[in-house]
Amino acid sequence: MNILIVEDEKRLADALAHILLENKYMVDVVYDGLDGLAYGESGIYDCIILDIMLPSMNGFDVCLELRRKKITTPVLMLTAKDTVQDKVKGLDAGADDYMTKPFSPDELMARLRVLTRRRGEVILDEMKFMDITLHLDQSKLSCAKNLKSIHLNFKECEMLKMFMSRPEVIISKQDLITKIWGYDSDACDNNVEAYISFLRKKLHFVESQVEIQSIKKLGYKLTYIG
Amino acid sequence: MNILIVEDEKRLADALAHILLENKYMVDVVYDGLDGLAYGESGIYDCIILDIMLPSMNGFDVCLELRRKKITTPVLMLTAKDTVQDKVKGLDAGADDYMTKPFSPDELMARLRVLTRRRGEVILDEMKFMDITLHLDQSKLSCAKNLKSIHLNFKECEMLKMFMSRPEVIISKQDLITKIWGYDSDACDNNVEAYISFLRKKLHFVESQVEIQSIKKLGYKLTYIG
DNA sequence: TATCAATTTTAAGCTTTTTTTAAGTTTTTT
DNA sequence: AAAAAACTTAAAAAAAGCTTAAAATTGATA
Repeated sequence: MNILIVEDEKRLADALAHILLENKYMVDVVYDGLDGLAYGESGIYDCIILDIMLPSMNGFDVCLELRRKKITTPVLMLTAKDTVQDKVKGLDAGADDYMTKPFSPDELMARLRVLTRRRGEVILDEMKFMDITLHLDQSKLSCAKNLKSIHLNFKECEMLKMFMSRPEVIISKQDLITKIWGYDSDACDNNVEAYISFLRKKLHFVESQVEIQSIKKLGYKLTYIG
Repeated sequence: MNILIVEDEKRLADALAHILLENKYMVDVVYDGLDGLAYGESGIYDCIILDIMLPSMNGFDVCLELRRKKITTPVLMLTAKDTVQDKVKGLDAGADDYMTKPFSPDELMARLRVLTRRRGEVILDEMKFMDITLHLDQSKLSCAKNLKSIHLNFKECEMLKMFMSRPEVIISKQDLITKIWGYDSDACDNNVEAYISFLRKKLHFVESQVEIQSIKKLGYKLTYIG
C-alpha cells in the first residue's frame, strides 16, 4: 500500500510517515503543493494525505487539479482549517475525507483503511473474481470448483491483490514495481516477470480458468477464459 | 438518490429527513436496528445514515451484517458516541464515514455527496468513431455490428488512436512518424505504409465501414463509408 | 550466534511477438 | 506510357517476455 503525504510542516510529516511505516504502508513525502500534484499525477498511490496551507499551491487546488486530470486516488485532507466552510470546500473539491488537526493517529489509520479498502470490503476478508478466491487473512488462493488451495508468499499475494482489485484492466510493470517493490527500488522488469510466472503456476495448480494475460509493452491483466 | 435513515430519536430522524428532502434526496426512515438491516439488505439505497445506539440491534452489528451479506451501499455513521475507539470500531465494521452529534447539516450534506458521487462513475477507457471502438485498456479493436474483436499491438494502437482522436482530418506521414516513432527516429514513409496496411487488414477483419483513406502526397484520414 | 527454511533476486537460455526491411505490385498523376 | 507514390508481403532482425535453477537474503528458532 502506497501513501503520499503532502505536508509542509516537516516535523509533522515525518511523524506521520513514521506512523504509516509502522503500519506497513509504503510512504512518500513531499513538502509543497506543486510537488504533491506532480507525484499524485503518477496515479500510483492508494491514498494521498493532503494538507491545505502549502507553499506554491494550496491543497484545494491540488485536489481539484488531480480530479480534473481524472486521477481518482482517494484524498484525505488533514489540516488545521476546521470551519464547516473549509470542510465543505475540501470535500467538494474532490477529497474523500477531511480531518482536522490535532488528530488521533488511531482515527487517521481507521479512516485510511476505509479509503484504501474497496467499498463494502471489510478488512481481513477475501477477494473473489470468477472462480478464484484470494484469502487475504491466510495468504491462500483457492478455486471454486475444486478443493485445492495453495499458499502465496507476500509478494505473490500483493500482486494478485492488485490484479483482483481491477480485473480485466491492464496494469503496467512499472505500476507493479512501484506498488510492490516501492517507489525507489531498483527492481527491474524481470522481477515482475518472475512473479507473474510464479502466480501463473499457482493459478494453474488450483485449476482456475482465470489467467494473467500479458499485453506486450503495456503490462498484464487478469481475465477469465470461458 | 435514495437515502435510508436508521435513527431511533424520532425528532432528529425527522429533522434529518427534512434536510435531505430539501436537497432533493428520496428518504426512508426506520427507527430500529433490525428494520435498518432489513431495509438496507434490499440494496436499493445510495447511502445509509446509521445511528449506533438503537433498539433491537446496534449500528455496529447492522453494518457488519450488511457487509457480511455483500451489501456495498455506503454507510455513514452518525452518532453521539464520540470516542476514538468508537470511531475506529465503526469504520472497521465497514462504515465509510463517521460523524458525531451534534453535527453541521452542511458538513453532513458534503460528506453525503462524497459517498454518493462515486456511484456510476465508471471510467471507460475507450474511443469510438462510427461503428468502431478502440478499447485502450485492452488494446483491442471491435466493431459495433458484430462480435468480432481483434488485438492491436502497440504501434497499431498508437496509430489508430491518432486517427480516432481526429477523424476525417488528414494526418501526414511525417506527423505519424514523429508521434509514434519519435522525433529523432530514422523511420521512413514505408514504415508508416506497412502499419497502415496492418490496420486496414484489421479494420476489414472486424467488418467495419470505417476505412483509412490515403490522400496522395498529404497523408491519411479516417472516414466512414455509408 | 548458528542454522534452517522460506522468500526474493539474479541470470541465462529460450520462445514469442513486434518491428523493420526490402522487393515486387498496384495505383495515380502527369 | 513513364514516373512517382503508395501498397502488400514475407522474412530478417530486434525486442519483449517466459521459465528455471541457483545464489543471496531474510527471518525465525534453537
